[in-house]
Amino acid sequence: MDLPKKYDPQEAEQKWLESWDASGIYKWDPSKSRDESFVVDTPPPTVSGSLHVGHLFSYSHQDFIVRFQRMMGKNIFFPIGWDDNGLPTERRVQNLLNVKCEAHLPYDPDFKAERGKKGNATPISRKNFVELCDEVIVDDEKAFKQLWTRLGMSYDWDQEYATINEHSRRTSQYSFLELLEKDEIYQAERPVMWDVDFQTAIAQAELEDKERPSAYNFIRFGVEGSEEKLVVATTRPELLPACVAVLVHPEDKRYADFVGKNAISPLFEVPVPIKADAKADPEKGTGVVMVCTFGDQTDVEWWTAYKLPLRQIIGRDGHLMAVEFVAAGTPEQHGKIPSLNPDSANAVYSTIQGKYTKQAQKLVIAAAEENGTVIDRPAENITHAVKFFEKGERPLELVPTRQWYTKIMDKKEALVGQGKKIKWHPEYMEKRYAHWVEGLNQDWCLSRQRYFGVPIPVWYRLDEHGEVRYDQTILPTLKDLPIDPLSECPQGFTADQRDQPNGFTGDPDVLDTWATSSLSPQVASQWVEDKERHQKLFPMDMRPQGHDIIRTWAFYTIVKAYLHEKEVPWHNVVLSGWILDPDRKKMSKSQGNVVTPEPLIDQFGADAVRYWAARARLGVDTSFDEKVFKVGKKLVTKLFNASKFAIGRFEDVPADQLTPDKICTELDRAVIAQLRPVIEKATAAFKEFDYAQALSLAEGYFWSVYCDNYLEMAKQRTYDEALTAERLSACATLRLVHRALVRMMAPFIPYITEEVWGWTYSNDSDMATSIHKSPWPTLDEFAAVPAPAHSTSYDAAVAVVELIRKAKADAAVSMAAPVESATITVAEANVAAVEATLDDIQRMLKIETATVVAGTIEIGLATVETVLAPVPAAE
RNA sequence: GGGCGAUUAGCUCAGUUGGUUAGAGCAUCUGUCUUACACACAGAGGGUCGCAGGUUCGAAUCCUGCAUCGCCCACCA
Repeated sequence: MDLPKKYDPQEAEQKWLESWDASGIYKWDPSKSRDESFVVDTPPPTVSGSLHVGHLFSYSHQDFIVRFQRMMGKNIFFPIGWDDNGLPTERRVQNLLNVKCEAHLPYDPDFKAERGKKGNATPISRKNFVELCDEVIVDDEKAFKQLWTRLGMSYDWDQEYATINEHSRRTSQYSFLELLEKDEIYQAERPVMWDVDFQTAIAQAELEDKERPSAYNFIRFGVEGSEEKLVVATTRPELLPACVAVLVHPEDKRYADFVGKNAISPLFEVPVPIKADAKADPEKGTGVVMVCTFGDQTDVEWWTAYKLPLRQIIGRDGHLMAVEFVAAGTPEQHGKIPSLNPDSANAVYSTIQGKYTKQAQKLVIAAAEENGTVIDRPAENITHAVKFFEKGERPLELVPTRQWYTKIMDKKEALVGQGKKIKWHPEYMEKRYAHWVEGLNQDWCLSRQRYFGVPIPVWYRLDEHGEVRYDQTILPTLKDLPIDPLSECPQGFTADQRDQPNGFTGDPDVLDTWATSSLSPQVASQWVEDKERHQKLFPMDMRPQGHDIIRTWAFYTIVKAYLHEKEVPWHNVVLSGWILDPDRKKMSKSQGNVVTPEPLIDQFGADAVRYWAARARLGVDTSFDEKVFKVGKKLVTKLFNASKFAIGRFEDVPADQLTPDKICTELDRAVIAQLRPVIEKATAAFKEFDYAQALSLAEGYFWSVYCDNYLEMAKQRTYDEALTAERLSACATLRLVHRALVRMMAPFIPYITEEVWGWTYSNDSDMATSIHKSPWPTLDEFAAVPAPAHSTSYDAAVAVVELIRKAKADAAVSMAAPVESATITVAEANVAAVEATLDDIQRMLKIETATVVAGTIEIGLATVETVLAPVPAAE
């Protein structure tokens, strides 16, 4: 056989990708039973996000495990999906095509968008908008597909899915309707966390705290029927007009006399009750807290508990809304706030109406300062955490709106229990999940006031005045799913009844993107369409994901599996760490420190990139270090060279002469004895998803035992002219061990191992044509090889070799320099062991005469006295 | 404030139930073209295992406290 001189990774990548695609080795076989299968709930990457090296990292991890399981004989279900649903795609479409969605516009089938259009954004219907999203993501998905393919991901592309396609929309809407039927979903009008830029509700899982500078403003409230003042400390003076009560701690003696009276807010002169509440902290600020609608979550609690009036002043767009101050005593109604001095209150409010909160805050403080009696003492600067939408740029507000919710607060204990039934890798991540569940403080807000998402599949009746009757929902039949209630009409109605009195209207909202992502197992298993297939795939075996989305993707998936089937969605969660840049910052697009993946693969090869990923243990954040790519590339080169050499040593020997029973020398048996625990440990580690350990074991043995020692020691025997027993033994060992090692590295470096495999092993009757379909090595393959006569043979031989090498290195001569004599001193017990491998050692190091004597060894296994042959004088 | 994790050689990291002299790769230095590989091989130097206690015949490993870093959560008047 003519083996190539040099290895070209790019050429090999192309060649094997075509071959794998043609042979369909990664296809799932639906006829196999559940027990024979290994089922993966693959994370669908956000296609509109940028590709960076972190993707290569965590996606490689899945593939290592999957490839191992495939070699263990499992029928692999390894789908791939794209997360194209949601805000990132919306934003891309808006920017790219300069359009904006206005949900109630009618669909225009002839609308064409143009890229790079300038001027005002064109308003279009939701259906048009969604069509554009669908177009844009096609290109993104191509880029991802190409990258994953090149990285060597062993996906079954027949199982490709997307979170916005028809199938996912059907699944997601089906889930919504089933949970509605089960009374696990409800709608409610209540204050919800609201992003004023995206103008949508968001859920607890999407919150992010950010430290922001702020200040305590000390503001004097009047007390009805008294000259005394109550000083409130507030960080949100702009909410003064929305104040509905003032609270003090029941045991706070300073304020005990005020409880039960009314306080008068300054500037607006609104009388509000002074109440005692244990949640008012006497240590905080002045111990007097003003309740506003709404400054924070505690305000909501107090507002609910005391049935306080609603004085919403912050609008959905973040501007201060129009409100009117009216004479105190007028019954409370929407948009009217009772004041003791409506004229002056309206005058002050008119300066802040229509402003953003930040500006309004400045104006209120200015008005207070101007007034002269309002500010009690200078403001105190502080920094505190403020809640943001994780993708948002301005703090969230609490705005009362009607939203759909999934009941989760009543299931916290059960959900923690579900978490315990799942094996988390690494194990401690389970605590993170449990901690999150225990800390939940609200039901899951499902509805989003956005466009590119799965529509909420609900219509409502309108009464004779054209008002929406939210209690009279009209639901689609399951066979009609997916539906868009804004462009389709419910059964029994005609399109012209839309938005007409006594007609119907469609729910304009879409579902939280996680409401669909959380169904990734059900989407992949085709839960709605094919119950039998679903049964075969669910619960799944493995969910790989990042630890940053435990509270979202993992959590919500567990929720859905529990609500629908009282099941866990998978048996194992495998969590990758993050990639940090060399300064140990998380690599992310917003930080501007991302490394793009393609050039890396060009430079080092896909195998080397995968090797880098394989070195990182699960859950551990890893810094981006180019040196590791180089090491990976070296391993690939080494494997190429060593394989070429090893195979070259035995390829001329008839295959029937290279059977395990031919392995007869002490050294050969000792080397195999060294391999057995490596196989056992690597297999055990891999079964526990610890691919890094498996790689380390295989790589360590390959480099040190196989290449640096065994090949060197055994190769002289392979040069014997006759087919002696010793030569056959060496050749059989080289082959048997090599054939196992290549397979142990195949999950990590699939290209080079497939290349090497094709040189000879693909023809072995007990192996498959592709290494990736061949069985993972087992001890059975070595069962015919007896244990060495002495358990220390290998270690003793290496110890002796090292000592003689050191003698040569100290003498600054070549390793090939001849040695006249070597006197090897070993402990009595090891004399026989060293003698058993002495021939190989002598031939390897060119030792003329070697003597083994028994003696006392203080450190290590042996000492050696070496006499080097005289070096011929240079001419 | 609560929780989780980390802290081992200049750097990146292993170290599996407590057990000889704590390992690897990279980097550094020295040597070697040796019938696979100089993208290699051989050799050397380099660590009081974050700190302080404790348990033990024996601790990087177990316990307690502390420090530093990271992450998650809470606090938000």
